[in-house]
Amino acid sequence: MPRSFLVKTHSSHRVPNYGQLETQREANSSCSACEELVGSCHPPDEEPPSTPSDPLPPWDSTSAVACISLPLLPHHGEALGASGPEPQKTSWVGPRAGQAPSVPLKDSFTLPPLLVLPTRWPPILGPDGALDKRLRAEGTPRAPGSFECIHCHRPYHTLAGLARHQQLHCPLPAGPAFTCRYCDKEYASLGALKMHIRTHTLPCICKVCGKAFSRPWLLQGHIRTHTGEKPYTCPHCSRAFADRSNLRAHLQTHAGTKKYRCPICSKAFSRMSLLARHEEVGCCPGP
DNA sequence: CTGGGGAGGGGGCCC
DNA sequence: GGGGCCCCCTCCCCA
Repeated sequence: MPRSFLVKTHSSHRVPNYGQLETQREANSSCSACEELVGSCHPPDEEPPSTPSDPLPPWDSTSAVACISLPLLPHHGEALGASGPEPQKTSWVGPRAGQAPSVPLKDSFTLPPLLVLPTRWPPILGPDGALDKRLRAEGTPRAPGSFECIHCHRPYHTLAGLARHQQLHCPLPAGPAFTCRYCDKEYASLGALKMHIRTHTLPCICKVCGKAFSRPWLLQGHIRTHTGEKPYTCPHCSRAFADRSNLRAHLQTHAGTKKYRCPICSKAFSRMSLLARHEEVGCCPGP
């Protein structure tokens, strides 16, 4: 399932304004966990309370920090728009502004969103033939058969894992939506919202250049740009990369196959972004 | 205009 | 519930 389909939004998400967030970070205190890195990481003190039932969150609009809203919907599934009104609240996350629509071309769409798999799953190969760890991680049990999805019969090792999975079938069956005050995105769980809020508060700060990041591991990756560390090496040409995703993209250059093809001129591209740019420059002029 | 690297965003899963 | 790690994806830049 495309990650974009896991969250609703009222508008295209934009990159947070680092400048506007600077003042918030200054008010935060340091986090010892991230202090061990080059930068500092502050737990977002504006995060919501641990329980939605807390009457007064420790933040408010006057402190210019995030907040959640709890719509009083007895059956929130209606608010999801699966069968109910509020179509303006159910628009899927689309391409960013200025970006050619490319949803049907995304890698994610080449994968069946919800596979019905046997209890003992065979290796799942992605479009490039590599083991698709995303699908495996989503449902592969260590002790198959302990818990099974009533919808697709996927086995799950833990009840928690099954519960999370079943939200894909019945999102927000009776619970409230958690809405980010910054961008109005809605999330099914408080934890997901907390994670999202970090993308606004950017609590992890590089001590070298002052740049802020939402998560410590993003900061770690950034620190490699200062240290020059490149732990990921291409097995074909021994070229090293600081980021695993970039190595993966590089491996496509060795694959010799171009997965993305222009529907008009049939020209193939190794990356979706190249195809999108190809469309933007006029091969496939839109209406 | 294309190919590719660098850097980063963001959500999911496991522990 | 949080941290770590995974993944896909995007933008920017340069050759």
